Amino acid sequence: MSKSAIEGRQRVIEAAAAMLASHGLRGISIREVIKFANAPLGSTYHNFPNGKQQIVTEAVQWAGEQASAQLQACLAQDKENGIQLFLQQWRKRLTKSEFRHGCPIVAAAIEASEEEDAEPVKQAVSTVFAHWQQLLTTHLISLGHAASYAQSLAVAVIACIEGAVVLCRGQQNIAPFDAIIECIPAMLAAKQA
Amino acid sequence: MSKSAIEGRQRVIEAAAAMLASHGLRGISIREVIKFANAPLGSTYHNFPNGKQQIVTEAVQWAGEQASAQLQACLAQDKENGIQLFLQQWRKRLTKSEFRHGCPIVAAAIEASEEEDAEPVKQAVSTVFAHWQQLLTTHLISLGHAASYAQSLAVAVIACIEGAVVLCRGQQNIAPFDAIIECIPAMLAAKQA
DNA sequence: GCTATCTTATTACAGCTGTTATAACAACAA
DNA sequence: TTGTTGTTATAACAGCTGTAATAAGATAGC
Repeated sequence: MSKSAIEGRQRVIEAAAAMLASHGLRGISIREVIKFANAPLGSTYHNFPNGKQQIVTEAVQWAGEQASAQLQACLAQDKENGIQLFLQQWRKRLTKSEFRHGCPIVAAAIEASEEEDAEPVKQAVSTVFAHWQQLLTTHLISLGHAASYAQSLAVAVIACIEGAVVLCRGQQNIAPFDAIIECIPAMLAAKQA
Repeated sequence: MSKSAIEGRQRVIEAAAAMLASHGLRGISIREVIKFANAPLGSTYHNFPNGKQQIVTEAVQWAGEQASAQLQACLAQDKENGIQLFLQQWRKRLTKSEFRHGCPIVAAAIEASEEEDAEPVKQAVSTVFAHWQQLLTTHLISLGHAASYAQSLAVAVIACIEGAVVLCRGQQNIAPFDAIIECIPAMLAAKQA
């Protein structure tokens, strides 16, 4: 496989992830993704033998890893306020895109749930969510929380963030995100269930 | 307009809301909704001159009112534990549908955001979210929270719930919902920001 | 019963979708 | 150079979509 072909393949995945975040799973077509990525349509099924399902699956995995890396960087940079750091970064991203850019994993989770031949997509979504939870749980334990409560807390924080992103998009307003930035510390302050 | 026609119109709206919750905005077609509602296809543009956009808009409004009524009933029934009551009802609904049934408003919010001619849908989504927030805010104030913090808290609780629903669907597991049921009280316990 | 209005069945359209087949092209090994 | 392989352009497919027009049917008011 030539070098430019590899780059083209990766461009398709990243384009799919970006368009997934703004248009949703069924809002994107192979033709549009390919055009956005400046990649050739003719070689789509050469690079992705399983078609759209495979493109979406790899886009979810890639976007999930990107977010994980970003979260990990925040937590490593400031152990006490790493979560707040992460929240601020997402806040900026939301406002800069004028609430057009959501979470691609959420989009895939919602739109792939009742589709046939979407098992790989659902599997990727589940894995990404699980990885985020594990990252946060570990961090919360290192902050002194009890293991079992840390697990619940991690899930609750992720739910809060994802929900707030949806609310911001729905209301075209950053207020929901500021609300969770204000309220999440109260959850984190409670040391036990 | 005949009585059966009115009933048919309403059935279409409710079918659209139900299918929106499971299949998403672009996962449903007029033909399928009509079939599910046992309504005639020929009269679709008689009942909904603006086509699919109007059906979805009215479905969002109807589903929003249903949820509002349910929330209000819970809060009225038990002032102290009304929110927990509401959470338990949603928990049951999720498990009974085996995580197929999500929130139709969230689906509309995500999938209508970058579509043309979807302003009415987006407007309906925004109104529904705002109404929920207002209901919860009023309740939290009556529980003794400061007005401004009550507002943030209301948004955070809604975000938590919506996010947890998405996580449950993504992981095919009720654990995320149990996690927020466990963690939300900590947020509510903090009387001030 | 007759008329006017409300309602619906049927058919058709044009556009987009994922996918596939075919053939032309490039790059590289012998 | 020859041949083989990796890559792509082009075109076509069958299926679905929202939408529209037409004409037939049902219903209510007189």
